[in-house]
Amino acid sequence: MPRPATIDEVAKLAGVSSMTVSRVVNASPRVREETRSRVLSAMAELEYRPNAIAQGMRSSTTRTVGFLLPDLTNPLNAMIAQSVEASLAAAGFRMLVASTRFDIDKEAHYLEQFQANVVDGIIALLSDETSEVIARAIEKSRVPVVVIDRDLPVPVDAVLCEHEQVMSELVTHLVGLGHRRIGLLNGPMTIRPARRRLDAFCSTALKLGVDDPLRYSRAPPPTIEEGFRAAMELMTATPRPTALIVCSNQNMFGALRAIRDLGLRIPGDLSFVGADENMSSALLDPPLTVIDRDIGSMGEAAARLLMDRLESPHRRPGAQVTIPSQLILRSSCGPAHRTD
Amino acid sequence: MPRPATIDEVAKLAGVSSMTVSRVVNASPRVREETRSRVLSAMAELEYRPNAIAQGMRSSTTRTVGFLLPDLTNPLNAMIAQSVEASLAAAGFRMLVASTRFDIDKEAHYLEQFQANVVDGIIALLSDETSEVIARAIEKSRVPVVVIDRDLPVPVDAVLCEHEQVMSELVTHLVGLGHRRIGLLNGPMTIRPARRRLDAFCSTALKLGVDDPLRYSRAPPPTIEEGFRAAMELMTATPRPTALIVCSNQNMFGALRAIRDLGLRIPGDLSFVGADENMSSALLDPPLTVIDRDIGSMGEAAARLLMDRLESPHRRPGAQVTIPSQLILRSSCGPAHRTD
DNA sequence: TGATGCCATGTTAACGTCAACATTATTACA
DNA sequence: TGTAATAATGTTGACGTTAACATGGCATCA
Repeated sequence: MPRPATIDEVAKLAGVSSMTVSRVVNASPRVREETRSRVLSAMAELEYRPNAIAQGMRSSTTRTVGFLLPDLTNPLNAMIAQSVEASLAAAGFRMLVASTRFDIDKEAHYLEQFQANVVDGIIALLSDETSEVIARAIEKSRVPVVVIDRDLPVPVDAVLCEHEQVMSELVTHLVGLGHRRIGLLNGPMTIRPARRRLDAFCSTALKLGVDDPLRYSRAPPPTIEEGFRAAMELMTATPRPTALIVCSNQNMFGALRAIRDLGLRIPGDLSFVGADENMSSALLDPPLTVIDRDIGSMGEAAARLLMDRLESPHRRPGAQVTIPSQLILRSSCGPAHRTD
Repeated sequence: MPRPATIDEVAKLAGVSSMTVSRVVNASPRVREETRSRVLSAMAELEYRPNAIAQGMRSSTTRTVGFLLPDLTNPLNAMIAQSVEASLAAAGFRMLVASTRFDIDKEAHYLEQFQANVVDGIIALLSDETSEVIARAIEKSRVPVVVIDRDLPVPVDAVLCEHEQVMSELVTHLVGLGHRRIGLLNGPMTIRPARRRLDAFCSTALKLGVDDPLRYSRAPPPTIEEGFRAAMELMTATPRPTALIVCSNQNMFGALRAIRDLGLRIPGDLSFVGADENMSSALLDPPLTVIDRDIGSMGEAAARLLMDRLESPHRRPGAQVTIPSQLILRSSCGPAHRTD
């Protein structure tokens, strides 16, 4: 592991000044062809690579973006991360990943840490949008921030998902199948998607004459265990729901296990709707009806918003891009039967 | 977005030299208590954060580790990434993620790019261990490299997985159930796990009197589509296998779809073994027997190897840690029936 | 032939921090 | 009270790069 060569060593070997080497490195046209090739061979001989830290020092720039997310093992987050990385790489940026495990302190910590010339911008999947600390941190951020699917009380660029229309469509579909007792495992109410879904769920259900739509609505933390527990609770109620909508992938796996443990059949005893297409939704028996959205374009949109902002640093934050959702109908939903 | 304060501005406000501020920042004991508190309040007032680039410049260090992987959307990779990140964060390091999408050129590119004082070390999930270019790049790397589950022709620290023993156990189990035609969807032979598994698969099968064990062995690329195609091919052969082992998660989803499309029942018509526990293996109908390993400890071990090496830069590379595998028996495997 | 201007290249300094050394203040003790 | 020892703080310079300005050479043209 030899010490890396510096620009001065290259300059010396090529018999020019370091400035000329810098010009060659940065493809400036102000260099004679013959000089350029002499410099290039000196660079090759010494295996010279411009020192990224020193360049960063000069330019106060890192060509790196921080991506904050609660949990990489959630396939949804991983897919967003993947598309963010691809978009950033295409724009010549690197992606720093910080996993916060739903810990607000960690979120604040990373947000803070990233300020210190660590990244040029931040893309965040926040786990709680009601936190004062986080809002303040974003407001005071020295680098542009883009949040994904969150409403914050401060102006910030955001990629939003369409939740109301698809939920409304779904409720209409289920009511059309005869369901009147519809369970909902929503995400925590501290984040936007859950609130939006609940709004649409309630108002559509009420409009369609469903009685007390909140009766079977729960908002467990997004884990398999909590999904299991909440589904158990709902499905052992009397009378029990004839349909169940689960909005987080992790909750979904727990809920499915609970349903299996209770010996309930889908869609015979229960119509089931999952969230976000993933490899297993089409493979489970029966294939699941799901609420889906184009995850890839969420990451792309976030990266694009951030890049735009880096190019026009004086633009005020607050731009929004909305990603559509859609309902994918499969055989896990059927007509409601009497179960009480 | 105010320009961040520098150490000199803090020094001026506190009425001390920048060196004293630096001492306070770095918790040196050589500072009078009263001075320290004056400096601390100046820091607070100016919201001073030490500039990470400048610190990096001084120390030739970034406190960042690059993690190279083919694809974040593969849950296995995501889980490794998650545990790598957690271990690195605990040690005060950040994680830069580079997704290579199985493109050797990209792998080489990132490996190269990372040399330029971008990271202090690299952890890599390589997609092809036979590449000369990659081996050369790792050999010449200016920063320590740790590879996960790969054999390279150059000395490099590695976290290895145990593949032979568990495969041998599995084949023994299946033969014990009466299976003689056992299909194997292996990973590409350009990486170690696939070769190790194949070795154990063949030698154990032969030892147990299985005829021509390679007959139903395939090595498709790790995608859902290729898993589908390969499983289709195997399961429409005459006579067809009575058991199928699938070693990649992605292949597994494709294979399951093929099996469903062919109307085959598990375990009635076919005994099925999946790879790497994930949320759905226990939920599919029937729950799947799988080859499993402790993914979390793989990431931890990789981070630990790298940290060790950063602390003892003169240690020669080549350390190895092996992570055990185990067979989780569920109901997707049963006695063999005649199917021809 | 001398002035003008352009092109290729060089010199200097600065980005922010901190190690190494230098200086000054304080304390301990004869 | 003076001197040595020690603690507290300051000064300088360097890490590698490049913007801004400076220089020198050569061609063009009146």
